[in-house]
This record gives sequence, C-alpha cells and structure tokens, in this order.
Amino acid sequence: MGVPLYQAKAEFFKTLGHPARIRILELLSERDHAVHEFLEAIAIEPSNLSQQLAVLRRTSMVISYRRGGEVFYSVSVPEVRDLLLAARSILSGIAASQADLEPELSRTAL
Amino acid sequence: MGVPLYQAKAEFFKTLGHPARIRILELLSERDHAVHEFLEAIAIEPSNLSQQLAVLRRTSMVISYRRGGEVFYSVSVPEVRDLLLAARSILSGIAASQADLEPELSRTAL
DNA sequence: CCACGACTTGAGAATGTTTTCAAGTCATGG
DNA sequence: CCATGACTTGAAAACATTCTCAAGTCGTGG
Repeated sequence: MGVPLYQAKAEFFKTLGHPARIRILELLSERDHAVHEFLEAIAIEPSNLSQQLAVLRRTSMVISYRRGGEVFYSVSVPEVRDLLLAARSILSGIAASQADLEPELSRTAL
Repeated sequence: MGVPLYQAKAEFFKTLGHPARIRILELLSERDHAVHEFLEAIAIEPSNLSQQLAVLRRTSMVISYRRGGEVFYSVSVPEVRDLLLAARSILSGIAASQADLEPELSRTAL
C-alpha cells in the first residue's frame, strides 16, 4: 500500500512552505527561468537556491533542462499557479479581518 | 510595512504541512468537531493534538468555542476545503505519471 | 585541451518544528 | 465543594529543515 493520502497532502504543502520556493514557483508560473535569473530576482546564495530547486524537483513540481551553458526550470504542475492565487485570496481575507500585510496585496500579480 | 506576501504565503502553506493538521481540517470541512472527536479519529496524544489545534488557531484557520464540558472547533476559512481538494487532484496527477499512493485516491472524499 | 562560468552536491552548524511529559485550568455531576 | 473528564500549557528532548562553505561536474569559447 502507498502513503496515506493525508500524509501525501501534508508533504505536498510542506514543499510549498518556504519563501524561496514560493518565489521560484511564482516566477515560473510566468515563464521558464534559468537558474541565474532566479539569482538575480531572489536574494539567495547559489548553493542554497540549488537545494531549494532540488526540493521542487524531488516532488515533481518542476523539471529542469539544459540549454547551452544554462539550466532552465519549468513548472510541471500548472495547477500550482491556482494554489498560489488561492493562497493570496485567502490571506487577503484573513488580513482584512485582522491587520498587517494588507497593503502588499494590491500591487502584485500572484 | 507588513510581511512580504511571498513569505506570508509560505507560512500559510507551512501550517498546512502536517498530517495531523490536514486530518483536522478534513474533518472540520464536514462539520464542527469537539476535541475528543478528533482524538477518536486521529491517533495522536491529547496534548499533541492540542498543540496542533493551537497552530491552526494562531494562523486563524480555525476558531474554538466551548459548549458545556466540550470544546468545539470550526473552520474560519471555508476556502481551505478547496485547497485540500486541489491538492488531492494535483497529487493524483503526479501519481498517475509515476507510481505509489495511487490506490488511495479513489476511496476518500477529500 | 584547459580555464571559466554556470550550476550542483555533501557535510556540518545553525535553526526550527514536533513530540512528550508533567502540571495546570475549567465546568459539571455527585 | 471537590472529584472527574475534557482540554491546554510550558518546557525539554527528539527530530527535521535550512543555510553555509568547500569541493565538485559539465559544457563551451579561446
């Protein structure tokens, strides 16, 4: 028998539970990116980035391919974009009923 | 200024990233439950359960109320149910292209 | 063919989360 | 009014993730 479903779900959400991985997925939901492009956008050490990308690869959320000297990444689960949008709207609901973090919600795409 | 949005999202997903918390939310998405009902359904120590409930309370995903001797919990963010469903379907997509955990996907509601 | 840029890997230290245990609180039935 | 069942809290131990640093791979331009 496989892993219980609720545990697979927990692991799935856990892989979304890291700021750098969220940023990566946000960027990828627009278009494929090379690793050095993430480095420009994300404020993270190359080796740390590589490990976060490895986490996303292991869970099959992204795939990588090489083109010339660069390595590109691509989302393999397009629905993740919906999840990011859903999180955004849930967060804005929670924020509305409380305080904090709200101003940010109006300016960004995801 | 508030917390950056991508970080708030990561924290949000992190609170979903625990098997007991997933079970709790699954049960709550059907109806309110008393703490002792979770205990019957979840295989977890009372104090551990209480801590996981506290995590969900802190992030405003559930609220609790007391009725007589029992404490009840209720989801305060109904959209979470959609997230659980989305995760289920994404997982089934990933599983279909690989192996493992698949059999479980047909029998359960969330 | 070899030096360089682009990226990954491994290993350990630093942090964070989860679990457990003992000690509470709170409401009710006796 | 106090014993009991239902639940929560705090603190420490156990476990897991993240970060950093040094060393490595892989292609390509010179």
